[in-house]
Amino acid sequence: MHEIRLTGALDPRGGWAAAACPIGRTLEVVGTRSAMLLLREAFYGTTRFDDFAERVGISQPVAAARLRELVDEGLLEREPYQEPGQRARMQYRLTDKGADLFPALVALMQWGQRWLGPSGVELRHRDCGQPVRAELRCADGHPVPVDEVDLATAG
Amino acid sequence: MHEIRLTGALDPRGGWAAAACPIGRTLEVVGTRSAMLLLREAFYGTTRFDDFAERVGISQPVAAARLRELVDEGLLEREPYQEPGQRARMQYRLTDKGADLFPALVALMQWGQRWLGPSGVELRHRDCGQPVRAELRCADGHPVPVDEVDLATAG
DNA sequence: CAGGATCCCTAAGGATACTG
DNA sequence: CAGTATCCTTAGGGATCCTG
Repeated sequence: MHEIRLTGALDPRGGWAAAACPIGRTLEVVGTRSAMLLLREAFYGTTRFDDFAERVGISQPVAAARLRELVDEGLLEREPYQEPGQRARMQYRLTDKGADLFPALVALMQWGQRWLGPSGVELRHRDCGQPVRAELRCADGHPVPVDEVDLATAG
Repeated sequence: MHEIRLTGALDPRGGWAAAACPIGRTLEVVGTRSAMLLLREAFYGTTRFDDFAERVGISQPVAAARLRELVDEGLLEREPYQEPGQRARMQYRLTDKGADLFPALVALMQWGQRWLGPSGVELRHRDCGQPVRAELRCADGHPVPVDEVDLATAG
């Protein structure tokens, strides 16, 4: 049993899900492969246009289009910067909104490691050196397995 | 500062990321909008073909193609079942591999709630009634903010 | 109910060439 | 370096009709 449980009068069956579901709306913003991978690169510290395109492995036109969308959506900010003695350049940096997607990327990463084979890299907590994992907890701090989750009306 | 830190000899800049990155490989499997939403429906307890297509809001041909891919990849299993007095039907159920994507979906859902506006539903822990969240913790149980994460070679 | 077949449209993305 | 412009291919997805 891997399903979550639906409670009360709530009934996503019938259609609210398609339009209002926050997963669907999120995927409207970052639902493409290139968008996700560009964000990954941003977490890796990449800031420059050419590096984004090369490291993600996408063409420059695609990188330009996707980066502009991410900037328009407020996940990245584009700003000029200038090192002394150099000419001005552009850099892309994660906003708070963009950085808040990190748990989702970590969750995807750890699923890939577990089910598609190890990749030779891992995330660690700087303070203690232990691996970092994305996990579900309730506000009381209890770990929550899938089958203990209810989907309920908010408020 | 929202970047993670790269340690040691590791240097994803230059190309390992594109091919070996577990995020990229994961997105090869569930990187389409329809795949993600079908999995969401599976977590909601949907099991039948027509319901998947209707609730996700995709056409039947697309639902058929995507479901078959998810079955082929081992995230769903397709099996006939029969209620007494009824004719045989097909159902799709999450495997352990599929169910293990739940933290990723929760992370996407909570990002949508926070940055794109509330949706009127939320996930709660059945035992205590508290909201459920996807968060990053190290193996010692410490919550880990983005800027305390290192990307290191595994092992 | 659970699809398959067919046709069509659009969006994602690559290749190449060019510019401030 | 940081793109834009142009052209092209492919994949995602919708609509309609049909079948066991």
